[in-house]
Amino acid sequence: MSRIEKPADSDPARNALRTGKPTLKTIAEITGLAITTVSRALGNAPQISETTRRRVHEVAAEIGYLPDRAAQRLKTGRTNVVSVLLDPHEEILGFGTSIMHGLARALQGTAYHLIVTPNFLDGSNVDAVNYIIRNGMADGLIFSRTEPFDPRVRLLLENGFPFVTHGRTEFSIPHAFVDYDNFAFAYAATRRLIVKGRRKVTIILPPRRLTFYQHMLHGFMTAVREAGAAYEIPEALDLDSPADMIRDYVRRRSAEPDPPDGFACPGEVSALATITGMSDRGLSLGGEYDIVAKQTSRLLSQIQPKVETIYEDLTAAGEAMGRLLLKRIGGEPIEDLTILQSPQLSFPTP
Amino acid sequence: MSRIEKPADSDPARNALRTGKPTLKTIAEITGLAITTVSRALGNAPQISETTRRRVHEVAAEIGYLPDRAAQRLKTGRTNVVSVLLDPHEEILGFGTSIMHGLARALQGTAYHLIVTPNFLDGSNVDAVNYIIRNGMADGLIFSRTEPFDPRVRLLLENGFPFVTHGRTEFSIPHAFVDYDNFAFAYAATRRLIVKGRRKVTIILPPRRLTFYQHMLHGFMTAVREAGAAYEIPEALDLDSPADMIRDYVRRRSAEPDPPDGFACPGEVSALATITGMSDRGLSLGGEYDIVAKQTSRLLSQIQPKVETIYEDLTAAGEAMGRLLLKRIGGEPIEDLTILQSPQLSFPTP
DNA sequence: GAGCCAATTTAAAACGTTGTAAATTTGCGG
DNA sequence: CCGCAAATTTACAACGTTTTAAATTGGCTC
Repeated sequence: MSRIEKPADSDPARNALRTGKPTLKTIAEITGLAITTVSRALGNAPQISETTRRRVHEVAAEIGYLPDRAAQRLKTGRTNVVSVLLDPHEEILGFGTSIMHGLARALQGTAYHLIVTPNFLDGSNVDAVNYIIRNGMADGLIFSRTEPFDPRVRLLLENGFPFVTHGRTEFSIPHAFVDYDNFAFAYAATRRLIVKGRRKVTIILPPRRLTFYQHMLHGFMTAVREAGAAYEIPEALDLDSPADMIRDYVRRRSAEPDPPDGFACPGEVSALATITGMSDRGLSLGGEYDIVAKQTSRLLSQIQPKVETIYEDLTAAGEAMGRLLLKRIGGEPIEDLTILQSPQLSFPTP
Repeated sequence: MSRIEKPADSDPARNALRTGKPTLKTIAEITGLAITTVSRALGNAPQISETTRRRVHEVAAEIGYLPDRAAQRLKTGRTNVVSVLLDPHEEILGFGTSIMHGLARALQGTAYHLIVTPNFLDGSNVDAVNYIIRNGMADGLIFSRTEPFDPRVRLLLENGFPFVTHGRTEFSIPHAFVDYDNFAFAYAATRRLIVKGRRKVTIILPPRRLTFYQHMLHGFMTAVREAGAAYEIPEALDLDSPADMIRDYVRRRSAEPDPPDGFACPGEVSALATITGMSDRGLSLGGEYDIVAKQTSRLLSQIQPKVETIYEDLTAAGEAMGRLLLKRIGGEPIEDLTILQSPQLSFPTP
């Protein structure tokens, strides 16, 4: 344990300062230990004596050592990276923001970095997934807007690559997911409109290919049937339609016979577009018609307090997804790696 | 060039398939060349014969070789990564989206990956910059919302780290930037309101600490003074204020004596909030008051076509920033690495 | 103090790539 | 067919880390 025979000359330390990059070697030279030992000590390996463990940690902290991620990655094959696949559609109005907020929180304090892979690259989302798998760009993947037989999910399952989706699928093999109970949302929203005495309700549904289209439709229809209420469902329109298309549709429809006067809007943009379309006809929110909207940011209720909203806490979803993914990467079995969020009545307190 | 003596047994290829990861070694074994040669050939080094160069490329393509980024990074010290620092404030309503779209386009076809470092991590943006520099997490950095003496810029300049900002600073040392001519925007917007015959104009300014606060103020004041128009500037409010605060302010102010009837809104959220605040008082856009807004997405004009808008093409800005950064990383001098975008009258065609 | 086990430390190899320097082949004049 | 330069290919050593297997130390018993 004598650390005097090696003069521990100040070269390494000074050197580390000059090149700005202390490595295990630097610490080894300073402490007079072997590189292996230093590595072990920092990794809190069991066979290292408490004294050296402490000393190594001290020195490491002192010279500001940070492990070289490239080297770790090369050696271990693990990237310590979690990647989020962002779909253009979910980026508007801060979907990405909230989810990523939660993810960042879940990854806080772990060795994992969060990397956003924007989907714009070129082709479909599947290409991006393929690229990430084959290039070993990440240890785990997170994405949303699943389809019942989502090709990304299939690809990941086939390759045994850890992932968590936001949204369910209908594969027989289970996988980790976090989802919002859109059935419950649609049911509650429609119910509220009916209870308010609205004559005829309608809903703007997600694109048909997405899994939650069915959930949403089912919730809406259940509420409608229970109450024996009148309803209609716009065919040429979905949640991804541009705002002007939604606005124009609402405006046009409201001038035709027997228009709906209760709108379930599972998105803030669609709610705003609906308001504008109706007010173009001189119809006023809360007067001639009502809206119950799903709200994922504070924006809508801030601007238009008269819109009734039901919250989806995307930050919580992100945090949950992050935690599930870490477990999944750690090799935990899929069971219990699924979460269904219930709709919330008030804005989540951060 | 005979490639028969080494039986080129199918082991390496099969092996590569099994582990899923062809390396230089795999190609070397298949072609019977040395690893170094393969590396050279793929790098299109001059001293490689055309025949082997071609052959190596063929094989590489065939087995789907992709260089291991971790190894490259470890060896060369270059990460081939460009990082975007996202500030929470710019993420709402797709700022991040548009800029990243442009960035992705600029990086298309290069070896560079785009990585988004969300700022939520914990502390200030400066910490994130520091972390990236010290950890060598990227070869270049992009961020926005600069202050006149932005600490991030100072840090990066001190370390000679390549970066491009969205927004200018007042440092004496020049640096690469892309900025929007906010003076021109504010001037034009105010001018339009005055020309429309508005009695009293106002503007919602950015937070004081940001560089473009001055530009914006200056443009507004220039138009006001030229025309000798009446004006006012809300003190307790800025572009980052929550929408309800802006809405409430507008509503309150419009009930007091001598309220403004021309609003320059350098942001879409502030424009929406203003509309709501005014319509709560029964005042109608284009009638009792007008708005000229800065528009960075298609959302606002889709929902409210009556708002006059002046466009800022953030996608183009992103693309420009990407290109500048690549040049900067390549060691080009700063001169000519600055771009000032002019306001645009119509939505940019993609 | 020899012998032995456990505790602790170490040397050496490897991950996949690139840079340096040296080796091999080729072409060509004599 | 030798010699010699140019053209082409090669071996070897890194980059910083972890892993495997081996070496060293210390503490004990006899």
